[in-house]
Amino acid sequence: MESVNIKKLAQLLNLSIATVSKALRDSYDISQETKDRVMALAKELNYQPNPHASFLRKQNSKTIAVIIPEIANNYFTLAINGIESVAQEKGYHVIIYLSHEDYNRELAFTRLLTSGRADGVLISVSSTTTDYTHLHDLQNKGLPIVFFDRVCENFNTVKVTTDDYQSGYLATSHLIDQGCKRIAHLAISQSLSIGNKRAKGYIQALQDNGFTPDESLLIECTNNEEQDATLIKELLQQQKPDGIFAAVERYAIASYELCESLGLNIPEDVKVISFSNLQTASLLNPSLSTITQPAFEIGREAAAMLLKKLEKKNFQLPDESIVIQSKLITRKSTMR
Amino acid sequence: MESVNIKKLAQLLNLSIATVSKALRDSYDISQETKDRVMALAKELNYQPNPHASFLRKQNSKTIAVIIPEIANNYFTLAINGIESVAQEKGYHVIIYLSHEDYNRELAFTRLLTSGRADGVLISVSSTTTDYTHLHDLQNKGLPIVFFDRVCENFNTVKVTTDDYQSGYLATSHLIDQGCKRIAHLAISQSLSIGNKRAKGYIQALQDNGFTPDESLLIECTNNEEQDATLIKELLQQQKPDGIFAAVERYAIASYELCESLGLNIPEDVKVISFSNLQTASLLNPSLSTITQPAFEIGREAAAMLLKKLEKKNFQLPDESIVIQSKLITRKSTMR
DNA sequence: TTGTAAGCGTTATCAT
DNA sequence: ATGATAACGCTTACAA
Repeated sequence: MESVNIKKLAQLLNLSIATVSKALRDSYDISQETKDRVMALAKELNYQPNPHASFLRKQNSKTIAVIIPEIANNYFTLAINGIESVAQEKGYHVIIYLSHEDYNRELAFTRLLTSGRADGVLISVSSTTTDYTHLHDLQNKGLPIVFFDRVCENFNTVKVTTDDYQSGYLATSHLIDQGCKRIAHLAISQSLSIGNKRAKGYIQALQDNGFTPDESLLIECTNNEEQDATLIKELLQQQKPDGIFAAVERYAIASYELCESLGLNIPEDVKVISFSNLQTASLLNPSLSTITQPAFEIGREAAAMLLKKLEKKNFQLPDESIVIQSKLITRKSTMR
Repeated sequence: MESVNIKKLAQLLNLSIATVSKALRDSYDISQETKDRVMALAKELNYQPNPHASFLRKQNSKTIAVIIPEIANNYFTLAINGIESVAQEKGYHVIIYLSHEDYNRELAFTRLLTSGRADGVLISVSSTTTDYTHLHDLQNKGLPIVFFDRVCENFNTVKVTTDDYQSGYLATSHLIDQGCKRIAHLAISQSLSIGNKRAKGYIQALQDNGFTPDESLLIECTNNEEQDATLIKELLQQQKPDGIFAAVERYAIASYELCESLGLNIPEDVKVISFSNLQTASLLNPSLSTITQPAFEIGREAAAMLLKKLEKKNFQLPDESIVIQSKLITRKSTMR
C-alpha cells in the first residue's frame, strides 16, 4: 500500500516538499536542473498526485457526474461514449449514476453530489421527476449542470437535445405519406420534455394533414414492460391503428412482438416507425424505419460545454438550447 | 459554493468540531441529546461529509473503478447494470473507464488509479492487452482487483466468467445437430481468455463429432468493422461454410449483413449462432440463435466480491474462478 | 532558487 | 461527555 507521494520524492531528492510540488507544476522559480531531477524521479516511481489531497486545496476533483435513467439503452450508451470521449481528452473522470427512472434515487444522488465528489453534473432526468428543486439546489451550491436529452426547459443553463418536435412531426408525416389513416403514438411520459415535444409534433402533423387527433390513439406508455404490453395490445386490438409512431425504441420492440403474437403484419397491417439507435434496425423482420438520434454528438456536446465551464474561469454556461438534428431513415416497416 | 461542513455545524451548535464528528458517527461517548441535536441540524442543512477529506484520513474513497473495453455493447451494458446495483446498495460510487480495446489507454487508467481515486477495480481487459504487469502493479499497491468476462487466468484473485468453453462446445454441437458440415468460427482475439476458450470449445466439438478442424474456417476477427467485413466476406465466398459460430454479437451482425448482400439465405445456406445479449435477437430476420450470457449476474457477482473485500477487514479475495452458465436459445437462424 | 508553514475537512488520539 | 490537536497529501503565500 506504500504509495509514492511528494514527501517521499522530497526525501529521496533531498529537497523540500514545497520545491518538489512546484517543480512538478513546472513553476517559474525552480531551476531547470531541479525540475529535471524531480520529473525524472516522479516518472521513474510513477508518482501520481493524490486527487483527494489536491481537492482539499484546489476545490476541484477533475471528476464529472453523469446521471441517467438507465444504461441498457442504445441511446444512453452512445451518449456516454460521447461524454467519455471528451472527458478522456481533458483528463476528467466520469462517475455514472443510474436513477432507474426513479425520482427518489435521482434526489439521493444530487444530495451526495453536494460534497465535492464531482465538479459538475450532466443529467438526463428520470421520467418520474416533476420537481427540479434538487437540481436547483445543486446549481446554487456552485455545481455547474448541463442537461441533455431529457431536459428541464426553464433552467438557466445549457440544454442539449435533438429536434424532438420536428422529428415527431417528420415521423408522423412519413406515416401519412405512406398512406396511414389511423396513426397511433406510443408516447413516453408527458412530463418529460422529450415526451411532450414528440407528442406535439405528432399532433401537429396530423392536424396539418387534415386529420383530427384522436385521444384513444395517443397512448402514454410506462416504465413497466408488462403494463406497456397490455396497453399496446389493447391499442392494436381495439383501435386497430394502421400506423404506429413509437417515441422510444422499447415501445417499437414491444410493438413488433405483439404484432407477431396477434398475427398482424408489418407493414401491411400496421406500419411502424420509432425513435431508435438500434444497431440492428436494418436487420429486423421487417427492417425498422427510425428517427435516429445523434446520441454520441449530444453526449459530446453536453460534456464539452460542461468542461468548458470547468476549465475556463470566465465562461458562464449560457441559458440556451443546443439542438442537434436527428435523421429519418426509412426502411421496410413503413413501406407501402 | 458555501458548503456545509463539520466546522459550520459545530459553530451553529456551540460544540467542538470533534464532538460533532463523533456525534455524526454515532460514537459511544456522546450523549444522546447531543447526538440528536447534531443529527437534526445535519439533516436540516443536508450535511454531506466531504469524501476527499475523509479519504485523507481513512484511506478509502467509497469508489470503485470499472475498466471495460467498450460500452456500446449489450453485454457490458448489462454487466454495468449489475455492478451498479450492488454499488448503489452499499453506497459506493462507480467510475467508468473505457479502454476502447487499446492497451495503452488501459495502462494509463491503471496508472491514474494508483493515487487513491478508487478503492478497488473491476476489469475486463482489452483485446490488445497481452502483458498484465500494470494490473499486478495495481494489486501490489494494495488495490483489490476482480476480473470479469475477459480475465487473466494466472492472476491471484477472483475471476467471474461464464462457461465459455462449454458454451463454445454447445454452440458448435448445435450447428452439427442441425446438419452443418462446414462450420466456421468467427473468433475474437485469441489472446483473450474468452476468445481462446470459445475457440477451444468449437474445436473440441468438431473433433468429438468426427470432423477435422479446418484452419481456414477459424477466422480471428479484429476490432475494425471494415476489416472484419472483408474477412467474413472472403470466408463466405471462398470457404462457403454452412454454419457460423460467432464469438461475439458484432460478428453475427456483420454476418447477417454480408449474407444479405451476397444473397445467401440464413438458415438455408448458412446457419448462424452467436454469443449475444441482443434484446432484439428474436426479432431479427431470421431470429438469431444465441448463447446468452448472464451478463447482469456476472457484473453483480464481480462487484459483490470486490465490495466484500473492501468492507470486510479479514476477507481476502480467493484465487478462484466463479462461473455462471450461459444459456443456449435456439431460434430460426439455425433451423434445419 | 529553495524552504517554512498554514490550511483544506475529516478522523482519531489524548486530555480535560 | 466534550474538546484540543495532530495528521492525511497537497498547494501556496511568504520567508530565507
